[in-house]
Amino acid sequence: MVTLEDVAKQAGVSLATASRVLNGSTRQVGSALRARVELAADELGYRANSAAQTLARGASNVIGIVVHDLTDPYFAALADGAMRAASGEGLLVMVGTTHRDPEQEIAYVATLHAQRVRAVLLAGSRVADERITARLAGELVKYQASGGRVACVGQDLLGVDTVAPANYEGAAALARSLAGLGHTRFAVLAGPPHLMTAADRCAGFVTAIKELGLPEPRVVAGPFDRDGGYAAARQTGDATCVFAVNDVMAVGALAAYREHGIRVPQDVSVAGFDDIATLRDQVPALTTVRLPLKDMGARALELALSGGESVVVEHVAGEVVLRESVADLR
Amino acid sequence: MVTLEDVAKQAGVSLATASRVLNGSTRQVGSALRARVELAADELGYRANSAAQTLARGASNVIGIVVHDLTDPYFAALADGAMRAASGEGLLVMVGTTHRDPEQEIAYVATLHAQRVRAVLLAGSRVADERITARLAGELVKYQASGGRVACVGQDLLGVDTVAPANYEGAAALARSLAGLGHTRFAVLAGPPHLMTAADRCAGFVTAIKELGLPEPRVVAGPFDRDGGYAAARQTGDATCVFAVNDVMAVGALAAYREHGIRVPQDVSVAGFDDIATLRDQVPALTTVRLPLKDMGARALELALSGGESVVVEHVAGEVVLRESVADLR
DNA sequence: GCACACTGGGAAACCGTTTTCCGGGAGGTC
DNA sequence: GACCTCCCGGAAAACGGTTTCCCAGTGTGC
Repeated sequence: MVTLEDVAKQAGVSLATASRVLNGSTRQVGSALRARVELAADELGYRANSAAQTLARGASNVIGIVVHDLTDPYFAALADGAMRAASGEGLLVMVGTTHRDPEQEIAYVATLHAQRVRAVLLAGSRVADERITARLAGELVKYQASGGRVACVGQDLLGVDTVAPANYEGAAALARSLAGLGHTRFAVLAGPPHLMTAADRCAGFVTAIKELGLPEPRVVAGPFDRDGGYAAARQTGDATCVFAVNDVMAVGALAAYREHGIRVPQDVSVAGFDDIATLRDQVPALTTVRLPLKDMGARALELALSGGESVVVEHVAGEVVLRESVADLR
Repeated sequence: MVTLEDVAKQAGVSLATASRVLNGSTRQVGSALRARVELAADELGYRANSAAQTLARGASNVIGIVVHDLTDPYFAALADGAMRAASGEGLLVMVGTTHRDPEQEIAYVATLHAQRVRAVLLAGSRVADERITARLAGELVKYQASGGRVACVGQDLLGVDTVAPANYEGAAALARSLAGLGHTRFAVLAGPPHLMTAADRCAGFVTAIKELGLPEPRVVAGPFDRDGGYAAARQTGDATCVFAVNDVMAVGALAAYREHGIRVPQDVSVAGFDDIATLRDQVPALTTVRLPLKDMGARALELALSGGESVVVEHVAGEVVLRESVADLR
């Protein structure tokens, strides 16, 4: 393994000079020496040891992103947005996937802390468990105490800079739009009650429906994924319109109805949430609430890096997008 | 920032002892001292500095994965498989996305080399450009010379351990299946000619069709993504069966036909390649060639880590999956 | 009772950089 | 010509750990 010392020796200069030439320094180096060093580095195939640099500089050029599941397009989009932003800043990205295990999330923060990453992005729903949240927050405090920066996409529960999608308001707006089309009997494929994202969307929807004076929707809990939507779709009773708290679940529901010969939107209308790009060619096209996921990821990174004294919480509105999966009953 | 020295001081022991207690060592430490050290570490919120450890140990516990685009489910699945395997080995993962820029890929390898990551996984199609390939290979050689391990998912062109999907053979098998259903006039949505994955699949398909004595398919080049499939689908002439070289393109083609009132599979049949999980609820269900993407990612990691003297190339077969998007003309 | 492993603790070298500090020489000013 | 700046090169001290020695103390075997 070729070190800076090898390069310096071959070029006949000191370590200091070699370092100044090869890794950006404020100090100038004479052009003759500079050329010698560059030549030597090239000949030897020198590659600076980032671990040593991180140690010496006291700061790394790596950030960490923690998501639930990369194969879920929601998180992939968030991560992609953040990664593009990071790459614009010349930062490398360490990605951790927790597969929805909160313990893993805490462990990852600890590990990223050990790595002295410059910032940590937590993307993914909080769970409604105060002890878990407290432990995660504690871990984050330790990390921040040692100079780390943190941002979160999701619920504002951790006391850090947060990009907070308007889950409640978005679902409520969707509810009003659907009611405006003449629907009166609703059901909600609600996902797991302890997942805050799922719970907020469900609550926003149900509350809005009740405020409109319509009958309270039937709420069906279940997993937050495609199969969860598929299974829950069988328990929607006589609802004319079904709201799945995310697009992936909605697609599962569509599949279930199709298999049972229930036509969408003629027999039942279906709406989702997120507006996942990969699903845009779904048939029928899915009514949903669009979130600018990539922007949110990028914004979270900016927040983390710029982080001032005060904690910033940025709310992101969702946009109701009506498509063919919902019937107009008027 | 609390260091090992702080812990040692607080516990009243030497640096050596503290190190031995907190970070796995072969040496034993008496239980009294051990307890004191652990207590001190806990009180102070000590977190070992991985950069320092990497430097001192000469080996990091990080691996690197380079993919084209995380929001493409193909790469997300590959990355996910590799990440699960990595997490099983207690390794952290740095992910880089190149967005199909070969220069970025080379730059990433250099960066990961600098990071002294334990292994690098290159996931994603090679391009048919010998100079690029040579430069990438050169970068890899440097990295390997300094002890790095490399594996690749895709074409076996880099002289490293490779998990090679049977693109050519899979497409050929698909061609024979489709011909077996009575189709005779084919078109191929071929993607970009310089992308080896696209080119191999196209060649396998076309060759198989010719070998069956059927008319040579019309080949339409274009981008490798959904919009590429959408655009190319308009130029398929009188073909009764269209093969898109990946599922995402096939979905684009389905969308194009739908918009133009062309029924699938009654008017035209469509097949893809990859069997992307997120698209399984597409209507009509997509005929495709299934690749075990997660397994392939995991296997690539294993290959990289286990890497012996000789270069291993593991071929992965694809399985033809006939679904409703293809009509049976018999 | 004595040589002898063996155990567990500490001092210090080392990993590969960055950066501070020091010094020598060139050039400018009066 | 003396003095003062710059400018640039090098020696050496960090950075935060790991690990190799070395050493004192404690059983053990005969």
